[in-house]
Amino acid sequence: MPLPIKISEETFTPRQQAVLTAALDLLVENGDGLTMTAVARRASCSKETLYKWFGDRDGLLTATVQWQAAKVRMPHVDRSHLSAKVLRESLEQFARDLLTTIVGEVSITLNRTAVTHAAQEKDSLGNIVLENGPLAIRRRLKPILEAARDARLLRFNASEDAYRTFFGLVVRDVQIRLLLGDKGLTQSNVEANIEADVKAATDQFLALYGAKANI
Amino acid sequence: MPLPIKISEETFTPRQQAVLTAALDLLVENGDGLTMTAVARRASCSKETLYKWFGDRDGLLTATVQWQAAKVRMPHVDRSHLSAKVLRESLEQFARDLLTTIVGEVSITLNRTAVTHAAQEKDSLGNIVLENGPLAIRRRLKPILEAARDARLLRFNASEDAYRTFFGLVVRDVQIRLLLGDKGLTQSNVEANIEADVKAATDQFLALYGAKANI
DNA sequence: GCGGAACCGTACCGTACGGTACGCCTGCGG
DNA sequence: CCGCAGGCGTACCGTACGGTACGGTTCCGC
Repeated sequence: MPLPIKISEETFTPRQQAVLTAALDLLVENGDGLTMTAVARRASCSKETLYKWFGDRDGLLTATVQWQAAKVRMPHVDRSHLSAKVLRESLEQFARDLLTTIVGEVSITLNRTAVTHAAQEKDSLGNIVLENGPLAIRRRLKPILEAARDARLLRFNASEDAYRTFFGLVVRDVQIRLLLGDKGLTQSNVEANIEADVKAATDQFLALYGAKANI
Repeated sequence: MPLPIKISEETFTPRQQAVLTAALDLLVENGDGLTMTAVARRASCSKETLYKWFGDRDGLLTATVQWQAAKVRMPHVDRSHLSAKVLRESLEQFARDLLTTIVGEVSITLNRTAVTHAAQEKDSLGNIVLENGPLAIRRRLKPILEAARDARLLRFNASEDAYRTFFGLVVRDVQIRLLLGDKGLTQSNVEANIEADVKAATDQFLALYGAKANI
């Protein structure tokens, strides 16, 4: 039962969304604690209903991840008015959104769930997370980078490389350390540094790819 | 039963290492397929022995991860003969080792296992992987960076920031995509580009942190 | 050769959980 | 008022798996 790529308002009824919220809460609270019985109890519905709506446990998991992942919003930038200032602000906004998302407990949970899933030869959850995370960023960022190149604000050969460098400069080792549960990297700890990290990453990216006049 | 941080030759008997090898093979082959029965069968030993040696399933998992993670070797660089050329080669070697490791199936499996574990409020495996992965790199790389700064080959304020930038430039989105099972990123696919990526990352790092004469 | 320790293989137990069946209640169209 | 669809709660089933027990075998020290 492959779910549609795009989740619209009517994909799930309000009642179903309440169930998905319960499932997500359980996931966040207690990683693998997503048992059908627990979801049913939390959502005050019967297991039979769960199976009717979502098919099986995997379907529920997929629906939960998909529904939540689609909520990640992405900044929209007007490509037609690019200037050095606008470009920098756009990059900073992307970096800020990316870091803020990655640091969030929901994102950590979803990524962990998808990684766990991927360890079982199933890549559906991983694809959903990728599609709504890194790849969504890439889709939004690449046109901007290319527009900036056209406007002589940036210099690079492949926008793919530029995007991936930006990603690396922003994320660094934060995500993997959070996923691995590094205690030296509390959420609040990272959040406090987001603004500084955003600025540093943007500066570095512009130093590498910016046309000289715009550094 | 906390295991020692450092794994020496005598930590496990050859027979025990054979068991751990079997466990690791099962992990790699089939992510969560690490059942005690499967390990016992694969290693031709009894479950009772497994419990006697490793306490419980978690102990076996921990021993497996720890034993394997400790195998990751790290380049050793002589800090006393730093030149621009030696520095560049050292950085490239670090980048190459890091990428090669990350791309390997064993590393992917270990990281996935540790992430899954971290989703259950247990951070022991995550700590082991961190300790033998990113943190090991950091321990080795930082002194080199600082020596290079002393030799006026690099410029930075905090070596921590420099290290993390290097990590980001090298790893970019490769690891998270591999962990999530991105099919657009096959192992062979990445391996073919390692040398180019190593050079690009090193160039970028030196462009950001190198003293001008050494770019 | 003998006793015991270590270990193999297997049978066994308890539990947790995915999935199903069923009885009951509620709301709604006719 | 009746019938029925949708859904709740619960009991139930089968299985997989962690963990234990036990008989049989090998090997080593004495």
